[in-house]
Amino acid sequence: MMLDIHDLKLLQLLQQNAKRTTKEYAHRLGLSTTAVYERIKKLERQGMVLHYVALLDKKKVALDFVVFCHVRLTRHTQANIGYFEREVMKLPEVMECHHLSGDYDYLLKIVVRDMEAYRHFMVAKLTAIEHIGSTQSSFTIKEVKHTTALPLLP
Amino acid sequence: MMLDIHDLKLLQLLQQNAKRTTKEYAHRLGLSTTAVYERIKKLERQGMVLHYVALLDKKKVALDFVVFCHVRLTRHTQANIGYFEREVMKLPEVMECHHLSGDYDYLLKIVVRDMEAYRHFMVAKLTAIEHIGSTQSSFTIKEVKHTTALPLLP
DNA sequence: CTTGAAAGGAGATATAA
DNA sequence: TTATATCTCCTTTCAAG
Repeated sequence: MMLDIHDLKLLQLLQQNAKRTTKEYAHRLGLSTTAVYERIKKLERQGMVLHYVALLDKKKVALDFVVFCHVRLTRHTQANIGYFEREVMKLPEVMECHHLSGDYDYLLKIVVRDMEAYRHFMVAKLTAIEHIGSTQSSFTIKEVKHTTALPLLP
Repeated sequence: MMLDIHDLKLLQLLQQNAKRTTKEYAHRLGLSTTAVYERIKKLERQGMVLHYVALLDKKKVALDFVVFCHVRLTRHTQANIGYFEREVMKLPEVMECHHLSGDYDYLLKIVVRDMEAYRHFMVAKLTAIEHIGSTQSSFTIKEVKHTTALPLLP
């Protein structure tokens, strides 16, 4: 379960680009392809690597209207919380949902086509969920930075 | 540049799991492997698919302390904005940075090991950036949902 | 950990239907 | 547009140092 420097560098490379050949990773790490192959399989087996995915260009697929929405529930019973979280899970427009400390209860990251689509999402989907007290939306003017790579090597 | 239903389904599959074989995608779409192969190459050439990456388990790599930090700048000159955004880009702990409408200027998603690491990040890195007026941090108690898959098929 | 070998599979391209 | 054939390279496993 312990990660040495080779594992960390390998994970870093896989986070940047998962489509290289084992030979290429081996070259970058200064190890043999067999060794790197075994390391990748080990990291997958251990669940360090969850899965491999394609990342798309939001603009190119016309889904670049990003909204952060703070949500407060009316009452924080176990039942209300469970219900809200299950409903939010079903909404594909909600890419992230975090239960937060502080003033509001949840922070949602929502991606839709445009403002009109957002209005529809809010009215028909989000605020249709029971027990929501209040919401507060902030719109992304510009996505300055966005990475899926965790900071393994500080 | 137009996407038909096959393209959308294919992108959806690639967003979920990019390690399947062309034959498998073809089977799921009801198309031939050659056709799907050409479609994938087309989507890559057009830049719809930015890249392929490994997604890691935050917990397993001990980086599951997630903080959302709102940042306000002192003055919103072009120079200040440019400087702040360039500095934030350099920080690996900042996984996302959004220029927002509303009360605060920026929303940052920061991932570190624990509260102590966050304190160090704030003191030594973030607030070391010039022209930051104020910050307000909210800590993630629980990550309810997190996906990288854009909602292509509503 | 390394090298080397070997089988099978998938990627990539060309050609025919 | 599909299907087929081909070639190459990669993946995957194994043995031995």
